[in-house]
Amino acid sequence: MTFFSEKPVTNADKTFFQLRKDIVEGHIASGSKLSEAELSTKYSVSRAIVREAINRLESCHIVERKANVGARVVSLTPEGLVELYQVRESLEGMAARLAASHMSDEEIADLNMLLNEHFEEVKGSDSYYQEAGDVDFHYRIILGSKNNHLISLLTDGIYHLVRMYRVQLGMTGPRVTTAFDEHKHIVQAISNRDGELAEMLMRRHILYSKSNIELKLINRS
Amino acid sequence: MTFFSEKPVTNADKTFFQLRKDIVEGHIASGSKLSEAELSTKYSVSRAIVREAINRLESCHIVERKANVGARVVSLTPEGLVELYQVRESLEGMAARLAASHMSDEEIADLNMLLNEHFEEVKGSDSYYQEAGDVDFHYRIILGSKNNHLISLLTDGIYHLVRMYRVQLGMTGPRVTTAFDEHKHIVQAISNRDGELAEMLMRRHILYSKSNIELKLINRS
DNA sequence: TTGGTCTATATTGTCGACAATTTTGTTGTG
DNA sequence: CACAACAAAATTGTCGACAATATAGACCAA
Repeated sequence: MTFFSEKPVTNADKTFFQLRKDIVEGHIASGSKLSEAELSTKYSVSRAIVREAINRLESCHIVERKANVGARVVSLTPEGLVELYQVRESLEGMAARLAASHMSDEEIADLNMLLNEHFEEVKGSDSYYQEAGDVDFHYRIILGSKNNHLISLLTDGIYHLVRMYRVQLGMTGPRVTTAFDEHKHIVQAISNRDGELAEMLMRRHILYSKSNIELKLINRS
Repeated sequence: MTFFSEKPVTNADKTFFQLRKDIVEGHIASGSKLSEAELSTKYSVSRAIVREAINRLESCHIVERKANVGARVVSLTPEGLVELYQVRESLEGMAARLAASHMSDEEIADLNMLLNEHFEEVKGSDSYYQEAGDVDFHYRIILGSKNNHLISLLTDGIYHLVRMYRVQLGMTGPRVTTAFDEHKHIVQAISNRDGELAEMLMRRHILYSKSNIELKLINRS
């Protein structure tokens, strides 16, 4: 499920990935306290390893830690969602702009093929799309920016939080929307090497996406 | 010098702040290796503390670490500078946009006062301005966004890297530029609650700033 | 009952030692 | 001389124990 080829080499890595997965997928409730000793026995590693994992999660904004008190999983709130999507809009917009300049013709062709595949998969159905395809699309554009700092911020940080909101709000199913057309237009702008338009379209696309998930979050409460 | 009120409570905090300072200000050369044992004796703390500090610095993109090999301070390159400023342009642009909506009238008034003070200080001189004033200005707008995620990304991460480039390239002195007018126009847009314009002006302002520092970096090599 | 202080308990912060891995240097062979 | 295999040293990864801090509960006084 993880598109990003992160290979755990050390035990601390494994624990970090596992813990992040357990949190993002909701096996550890948002807002709950993370006891170092408890997790230490649960994952069969020393407390030091768990500490390192928690520290990394704090840097990702997935947990909040208070000195001498402990760490809690962040709680999912409408405000947090808005903040997250504003950052995402900003960064992915820039990514789209840069991708228009920096992606090779071949990469753009691949991206078009990806969209066509998606089109085949959902043809006849009125609903677009699987989350995986969406992530894949956005991921390619992020990589296309060729900006390592930007890539790291998005794939190491933002995206896991986005996924956390999606999964825990039950947004994994199909999303009835115009998202496919939006994707198509973004790729078109990139093909035309029109960075400014690509950025604008990407930002609008993410705004729509936010409205969509926001609606579900509010209805749920 | 640190505007951001970060109060170290634990020893790991102190070591983290100290190490970051030593790196940002160039007392530890960029690109150099960070030996845990060495730093441990230097700062009179255990290796575990140093490890935690290094881990945090890795999350800030100030050091790069390879498993089982060690950590190195990032090296300052033209490409790195460009990437950093692209991210900064994106995020601070969004901050300015949000500040136009979220800053209180009082906060905006304060911001205007700050600019006037700067104007008094540099009146008659042909050069604007001290770095501190610049940081202060940008910092207020970042806070004005009221977006905690955004604030954290900028003040915990980006800004220290920006400062690292500035300090080590000797950009602390006055910058002969139109920056003061640019600041004024940004505040004007915020006063008019024109988020779109504020974002555009901020992004342009940062682009100019990038060109300026980029020039010095290239001349130096 | 309410509020405050003190004690006991639990949790986090810190440390030094050991294990695992990488790097360095040495030796031998072609 | 070049290069491969191996041994030794140095560095990072991991662990369990102790110290410092915060939390929970008991006890007492108003």
